[in-house]
Amino acid sequence: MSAYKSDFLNILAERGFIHQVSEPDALDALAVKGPVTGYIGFDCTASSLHVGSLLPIMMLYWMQQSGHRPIALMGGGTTRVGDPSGKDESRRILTDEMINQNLAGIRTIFTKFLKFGSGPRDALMANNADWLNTLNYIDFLRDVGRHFSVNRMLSFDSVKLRLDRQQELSFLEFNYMVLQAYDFVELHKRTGCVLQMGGSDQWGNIVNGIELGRRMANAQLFALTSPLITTSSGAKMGKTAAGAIWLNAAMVRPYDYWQYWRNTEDGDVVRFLKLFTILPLSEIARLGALKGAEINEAKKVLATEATALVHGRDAAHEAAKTADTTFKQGGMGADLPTLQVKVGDGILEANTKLGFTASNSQARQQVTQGAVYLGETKITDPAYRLRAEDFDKDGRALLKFGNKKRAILQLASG
RNA sequence: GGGAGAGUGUCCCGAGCGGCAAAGGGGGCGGACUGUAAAUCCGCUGGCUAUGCCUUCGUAGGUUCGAGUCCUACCUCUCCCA
Repeated sequence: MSAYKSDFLNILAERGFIHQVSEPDALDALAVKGPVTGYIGFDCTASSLHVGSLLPIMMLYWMQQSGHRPIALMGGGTTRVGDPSGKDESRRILTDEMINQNLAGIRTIFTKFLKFGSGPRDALMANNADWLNTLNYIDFLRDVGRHFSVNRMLSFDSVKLRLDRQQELSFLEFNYMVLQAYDFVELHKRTGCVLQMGGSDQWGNIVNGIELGRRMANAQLFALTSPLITTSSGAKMGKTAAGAIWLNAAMVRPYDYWQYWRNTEDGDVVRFLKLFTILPLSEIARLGALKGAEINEAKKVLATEATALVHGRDAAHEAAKTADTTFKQGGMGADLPTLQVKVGDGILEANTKLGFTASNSQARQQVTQGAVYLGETKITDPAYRLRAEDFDKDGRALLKFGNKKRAILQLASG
């Protein structure tokens, strides 16, 4: 199975990161010879990255671990244009302030996975706004644009899809692939970067860069894409009803992040352990051999390891502990969300304020259906009001909503 | 520029003779079963101080006791002709 000679490609292959590689043998040989510089571009469309972006981040991580130099490229310039790949509709145009704000939020995430610096194996952070924003249109057309064939561009999936469905593709978006290709060549010039990685939907864009590099700089560049990760039941990663699973602790609390991974489907556990934790493969194989209910142990490991990478080991253990006291012992873990209440407050309002339900009407329906427990007592009366005896000596009560949602009601003192 | 069609429940898709809080899916949430899994079955899926009241069908007007439904204008998208 280990068809490669380099650690870099072997690790990626064994852990399931590789979908397609251009000229794998040549890249492999290069990686054996010495440090390779490679990059992945990240959009600045939101103020944090979410679980969907974790995969490319992990590729950069392994790249550095196997002795190479990763570059995290912030798309400060390309986000102003908007990537049409895989999108049904035009992306709305973001203001420059928003982009810069988003960029700042995204930046911090990388410091948890990569060691930055100026040494030969230290990671670099770049921003394509640095070179794209100052481009001169005519010069750019003459230097770069002449290498692109519109006939060919029209044949790319990202473009064809839009045209076939007769959905508008603006000239602005049409240029995205040209800019991304130019990024690759520019990074090659600046840092000697020879590899661009990304999701499988980026293949066309990356190959464009490779060709542009050959024409403009006579360089041999490489592409490596990762498979699109969906759960066993076909859903895209990182989205729940509550919204995307962000990596920023302020947007998704570590406890919720832990829970996200804890609730992984059986069929995904091994795959996710390989992709989203840095546990050795032997350990993953051991966990993968667990059967039936024992798989829950593997899921806990997955949750804790994945959380530790993003939020640190302490936060991960805290989340694991809270989950244990809450679900195993029916107690109140420290990490649970807490709501200040008074005696006489309605049960519906409590659920809505905690975000368990979107409105009191919805809360009413769910209470009627038996979804809500106060401690061990099922509450089925929508008009129920909190009573003093519902709380323990410390003025706390455990509110359960459904199977998984838990919160602490804290009686206001005084 | 001319002709034809479309826009529906703030997640999506989609039915809707003038009586409509509006069929049916998907998704989501909840219940049962389990292992905080999947599959399956069942319930819910506009809001509220709730046997009632308020707000929803691209936007703004109009006809009508009553409009998602009919008329007018406008916006957006698609198709055909120029």
